[in-house]
Amino acid sequence: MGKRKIKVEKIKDDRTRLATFQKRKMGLIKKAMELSVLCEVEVALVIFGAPTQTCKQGKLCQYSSKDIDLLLTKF
Amino acid sequence: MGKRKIKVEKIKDDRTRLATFQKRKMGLIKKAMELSVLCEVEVALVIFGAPTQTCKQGKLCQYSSKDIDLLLTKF
DNA sequence: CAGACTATTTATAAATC
DNA sequence: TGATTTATAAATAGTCT
Repeated sequence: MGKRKIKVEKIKDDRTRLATFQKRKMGLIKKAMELSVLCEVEVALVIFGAPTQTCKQGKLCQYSSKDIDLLLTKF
Repeated sequence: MGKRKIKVEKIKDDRTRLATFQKRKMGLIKKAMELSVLCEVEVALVIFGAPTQTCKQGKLCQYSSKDIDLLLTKF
């Protein structure tokens, strides 16, 4: 939904991929929060962030409508 | 982003809430998949579905870019 | 009620600052 | 090179089938 349509495949350019990751991560978290509130459901979202030169694993990002450990313990 | 703007608060009407839940749940999973592929990151999404008269807890819905247990074991 | 439809809002790819 | 803007694609609220 940007100026052009893009294929759903790995973005090769590091800079673009990082920028897209940051934007879409926020968008996804926002959507998760909205779903949780609008429909009164519990949502847990865990993202292992984009690997970089300095950080192979990438940072862990998470959002949860309730305590995530409690939520994930259920299943 | 529908025909009208809505507030981010619990949708009171059961039918509407259920319909919205189904639609947004799919949208959220799609976005999670796209983020995973586009940015080559691992994403785990767990949703405890909308409670109904017949099912208090609601169904568990989940998506993960990799084996979810493996992914969630990491943290 | 589960699927289409479509008018609008929202998210976001590129461009620009 | 990150923050902001803009043009466009995508998601979806209300409606209809």
